[in-house]
Amino acid sequence: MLTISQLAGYAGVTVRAVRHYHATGLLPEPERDRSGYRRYGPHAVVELIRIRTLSEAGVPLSRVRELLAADPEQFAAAVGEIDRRLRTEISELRRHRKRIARLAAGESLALPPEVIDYLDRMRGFGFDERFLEIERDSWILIAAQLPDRVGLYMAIKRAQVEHEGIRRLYLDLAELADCTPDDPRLPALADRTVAFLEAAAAQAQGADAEPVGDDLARLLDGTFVETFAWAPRLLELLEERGWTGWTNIRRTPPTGAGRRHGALAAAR
Amino acid sequence: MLTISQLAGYAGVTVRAVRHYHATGLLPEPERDRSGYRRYGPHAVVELIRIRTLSEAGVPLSRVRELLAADPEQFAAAVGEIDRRLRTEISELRRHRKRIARLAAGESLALPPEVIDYLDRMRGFGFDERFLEIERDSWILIAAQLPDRVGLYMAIKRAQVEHEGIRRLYLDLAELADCTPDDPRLPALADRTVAFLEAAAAQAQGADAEPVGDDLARLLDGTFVETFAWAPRLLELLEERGWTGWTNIRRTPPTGAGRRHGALAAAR
DNA sequence: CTTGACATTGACGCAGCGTCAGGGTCCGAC
DNA sequence: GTCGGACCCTGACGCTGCGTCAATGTCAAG
Repeated sequence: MLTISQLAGYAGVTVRAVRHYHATGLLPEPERDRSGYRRYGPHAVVELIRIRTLSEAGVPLSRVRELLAADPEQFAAAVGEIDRRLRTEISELRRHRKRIARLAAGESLALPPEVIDYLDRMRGFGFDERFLEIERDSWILIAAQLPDRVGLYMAIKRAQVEHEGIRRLYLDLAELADCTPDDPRLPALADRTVAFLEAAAAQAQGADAEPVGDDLARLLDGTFVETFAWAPRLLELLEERGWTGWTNIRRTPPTGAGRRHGALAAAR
Repeated sequence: MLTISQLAGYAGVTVRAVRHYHATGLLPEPERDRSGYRRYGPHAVVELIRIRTLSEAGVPLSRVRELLAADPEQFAAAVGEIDRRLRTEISELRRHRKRIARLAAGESLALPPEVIDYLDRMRGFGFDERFLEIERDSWILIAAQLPDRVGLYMAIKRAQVEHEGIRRLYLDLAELADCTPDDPRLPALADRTVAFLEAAAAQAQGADAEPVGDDLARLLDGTFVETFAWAPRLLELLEERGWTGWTNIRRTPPTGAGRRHGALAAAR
């Protein structure tokens, strides 16, 4: 008869595993010899190999126990199930391979592809890396909070960036980078911003887009202001010209309750 | 800023997992708002997705922690490693699919293919299922204890079974099945057995095969005797004719110390 | 003011064994 | 004999990666 290590060795499992199977009732305890050692017959080998085969295929031991007691029909059905599971696991693993490859390539994976495209497009237009970085972070937040509106916002932003005038404005803003709040170029930029806003308002353009929530807008504006020293001054200048906010820019209340206007909204 | 459930939801993990990552130092604890709630910025999203991607690819969290702190070069190397692992895991899963398919087809998987072939060949010759069963069990034990001698033994057995005279003898023995120990056919069968033994001895055939260990032989003989009611009588008759044992059959000592003879050995 | 959906910490539970600890047993060599 | 090394035994704790209470606090809406 076989000792436990012979059995385990031949079946390709560890001795500890065999004992575990005994403890959990998966494999019946065999006879003991006079010194208390377990002694196994051939049937144990067959059973153990069945257990191992199922277990290695990812079947939980509790299920294995059921299957060992099942009739051939149930067993066949279960095997079909297991095989399906193995197939989906294989395709999952393939997906994971692709994902880690993308990770290795430096993609964050935190953004939907259209946003990646958009950022690449902006990079192509020569936007500063720091500008792109806060743009990226903003879109991560937007995508996290409003995943199903990202497509819509993205379309608006794409249109803006493809519009030469607006793109120039953005590029000029991005170029300010570290300049001080008293930079002489700021008033002119505020004028250009307002011009586009008025034009958009006249066409009721962007009116179909729900603005982002006030809290999110505040947060994004906050990052904007913290990142660029000139930002507070720009907002001041815009305020002087009758517009308030940035992400959810809109007409200042005095001139009427001022419907929110999302056209430039997602600039951050 | 994001709450923990927004973060978790967008990154595709559970809230519990995020807290676990904090507890184990994988993801830094973020600032808390005035009521003690965690508030996350965009960077946490990026990090969490990295963690998830690696973790889902089967990287242990302890390793993930190292990788998050690694420089791009080490990271790339690690990703290569991970990818290799994923590939081998995929092929493992494919192997497991094949194995459970064989299980479902009724194979025991406890025997090397040459033994399966041998048993199929015997079935083809019309051997009784009960006979095949104990034959199978015996070979399982032999394979378990002497895996590297199975090929050799198998070759001998194959030769025996392809030898028409010996095969006839075996078939006749198998046909006795449930007959009683006083069956009149037994003496003739004993004579035929001895005839082949003498012939084999004369040619020193099978002398190149090491016999199996005495304990294993005893065990196999035991199963043989327990399974067939006529077996003890047959052994008696052989004893009368100067041969003792079955698995390791050999000349009875009185006629000389009698070198063991393995020719018919593995018949059980 | 309640209600229900969130948040917090802390604790135990789970599978499937690995890995000691603290023994006993067997077998071959000396 | 008896010594060493390789087995065997039981029992217990450890590990990963969270799930799942429990007990309590907060927030937003009705």
